[in-house]
Amino acid sequence: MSEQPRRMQVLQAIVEDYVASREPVGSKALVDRHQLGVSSATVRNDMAALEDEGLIVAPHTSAGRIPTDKGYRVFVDQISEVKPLSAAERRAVQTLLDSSDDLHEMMSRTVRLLSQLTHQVAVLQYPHLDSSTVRHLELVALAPRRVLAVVILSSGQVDQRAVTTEQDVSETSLNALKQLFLRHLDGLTPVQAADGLRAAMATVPEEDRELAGVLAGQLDQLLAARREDRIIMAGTANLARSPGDFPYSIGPILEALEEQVVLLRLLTEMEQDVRGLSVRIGSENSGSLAETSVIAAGYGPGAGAKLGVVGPTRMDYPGTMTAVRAIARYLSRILSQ
Amino acid sequence: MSEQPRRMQVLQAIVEDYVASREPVGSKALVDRHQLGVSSATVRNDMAALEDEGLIVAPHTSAGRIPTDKGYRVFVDQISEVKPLSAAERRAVQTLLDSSDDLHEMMSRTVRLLSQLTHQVAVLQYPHLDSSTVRHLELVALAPRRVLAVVILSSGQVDQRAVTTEQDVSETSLNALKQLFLRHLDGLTPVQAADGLRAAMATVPEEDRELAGVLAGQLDQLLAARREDRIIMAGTANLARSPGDFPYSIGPILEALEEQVVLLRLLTEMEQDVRGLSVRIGSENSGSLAETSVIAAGYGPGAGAKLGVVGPTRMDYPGTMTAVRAIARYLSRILSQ
DNA sequence: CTTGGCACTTGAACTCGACGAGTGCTAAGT
DNA sequence: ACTTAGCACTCGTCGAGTTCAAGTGCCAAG
Repeated sequence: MSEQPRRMQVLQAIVEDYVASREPVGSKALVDRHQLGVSSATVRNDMAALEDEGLIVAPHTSAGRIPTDKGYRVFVDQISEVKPLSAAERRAVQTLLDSSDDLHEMMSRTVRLLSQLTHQVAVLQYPHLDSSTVRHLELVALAPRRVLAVVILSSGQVDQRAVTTEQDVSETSLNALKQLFLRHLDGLTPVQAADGLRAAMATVPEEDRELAGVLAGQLDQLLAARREDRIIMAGTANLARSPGDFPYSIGPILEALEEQVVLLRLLTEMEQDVRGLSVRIGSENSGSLAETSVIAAGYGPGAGAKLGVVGPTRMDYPGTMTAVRAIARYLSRILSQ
Repeated sequence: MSEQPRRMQVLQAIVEDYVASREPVGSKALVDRHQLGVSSATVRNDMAALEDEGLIVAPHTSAGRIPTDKGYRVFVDQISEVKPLSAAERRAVQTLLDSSDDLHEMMSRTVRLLSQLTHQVAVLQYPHLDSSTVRHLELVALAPRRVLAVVILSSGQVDQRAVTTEQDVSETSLNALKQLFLRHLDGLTPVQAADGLRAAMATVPEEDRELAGVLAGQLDQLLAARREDRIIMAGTANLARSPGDFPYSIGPILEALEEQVVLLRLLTEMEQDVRGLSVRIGSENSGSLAETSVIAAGYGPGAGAKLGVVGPTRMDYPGTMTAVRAIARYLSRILSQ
């Protein structure tokens, strides 16, 4: 046993106690509650060293220490294996997530479950299904100058958009265009679809040119930025559970969470480690999320979409990591049928 | 000028000052800031009377008074005319809500706008469009045993559901069934559709009986409980803006808001008065919402769906009522094209 | 390198008293 | 009958002072 191991043990103990008690932890309490085979004075030396390294701080002279963001980071990086879910939790997951025919329903249950398991705010990004292809296209006249375009993808996703046209639209034109577009788009991925649309436009008869142009534009947008890039959320009430966790207000955090764009960028930025998990701690995040930690995992085909939780930096990292990873895996499995 | 009017003036002044300052208001401050033509002693007498009636209370002996829920109620009932929006606000509404092609987009913008105008949590129930009719039906085979059913309504709503079947499904059967169902459903409202489905089932050829049964069941559910009964929300961060407003935690309130069922029932229960508005104050609500006030208005065809805001009982009622009513009217107008 | 001992720091909790905002009541005025 | 001035009284807030104990850092000895 060289010097490093015990120091890490001490750090680990501090993190665990602080997460459990929310109170700065002193050297005495540490030796009482953990079997480090040394006295409090020794621990004090270690703590002084840890403080020099910037892993813990004392809020004031006569109080114990609390971990810094950097301290949590080291703690998290130390975690070598992610424990599996408990049997009871696994049962809960299976009961709640099995037998759901509807994608939205499924997603909604998943995010609620994750929030309950972790007691944190859970976020879930709709899956990127880039490998899905256009399966069907429907153009419906809602009103003389209003057309609804619906695209159905092989993944089971359905996206729609309403278009207002300059001139009245005849059922005949609409049908012709539908067949024409569909011929050029069928089986293409959303990425390829832009080319398909261009090819289709070339063959449009003169009289439908204008309508086709408008429709093609909307279809292009529809396929490019699909509704998938949405985030759903559950358990925001957990932010308010322990008022001490967010000394200022939780207002800015709620705002940031409602601002889906920000959250989306954050999730996409986060790179997963070998365990398929990514953890961002406190000040590693920018803006209003700088006092929160985010634990996320990719799921689904290519692990392109993310799910995860947002909570206070003072968080049960091992347990939360377990839950996030488990849900991500389970969801992946279900999505691949 | 009989006795009643001034007492009401005093109540009104108390509510206004308290809403503005969040501090108990005393007799002295009242005569300073409002032109009641009387002395503080007289006001004190009125206040004592108001307290006897249970409209205001003193948090402690040597503090001013604050309105009770009952006091707010009387105050709100006194409001005879709802002011229109300011010019600037009206401009903002028009800029933000015009030219939106997509229903979801529209709803989402509306709810955010309402939240910004009122500085409260805004909630918006998707419109009941019972008069809309089935416009199109699409059955797509996603996998050998997985079929996606998509229903397009004349209102532009699109609903979908995936179905897992016992046996492999052939494209031919699917096409036949689609035509068959569509023939029986086209032009029907969701309510009538149940009958249509039954009629359709009668004509299904023997070999497709089973598949048709499964599909019909799902379609029935799909049409019965459509995605419309959903609520979207914006501005939850406003709950945290003034910590004093919710002495306990805002946790339970966030929970209640996430529990869409509760919120939905509340909204449907609320009956609108002559002005098209309904106001529920504090303890008039049950459960966790007992310390909040809700202001709602119906909108859309038949004013069947509701939108509104949820905030602290200490709220700018006149202003919020103005905004809610304006948004409801504006949205109604747009929805009717 | 560990440990016991010890002086020192410092926030939390409590008490105490002065202060002041606000009331209710009474008696006089209109 | 209502309004008003005056006044005694109540209580919560604020600040100062004090005690208490947790926890530290350091030193000298093992």
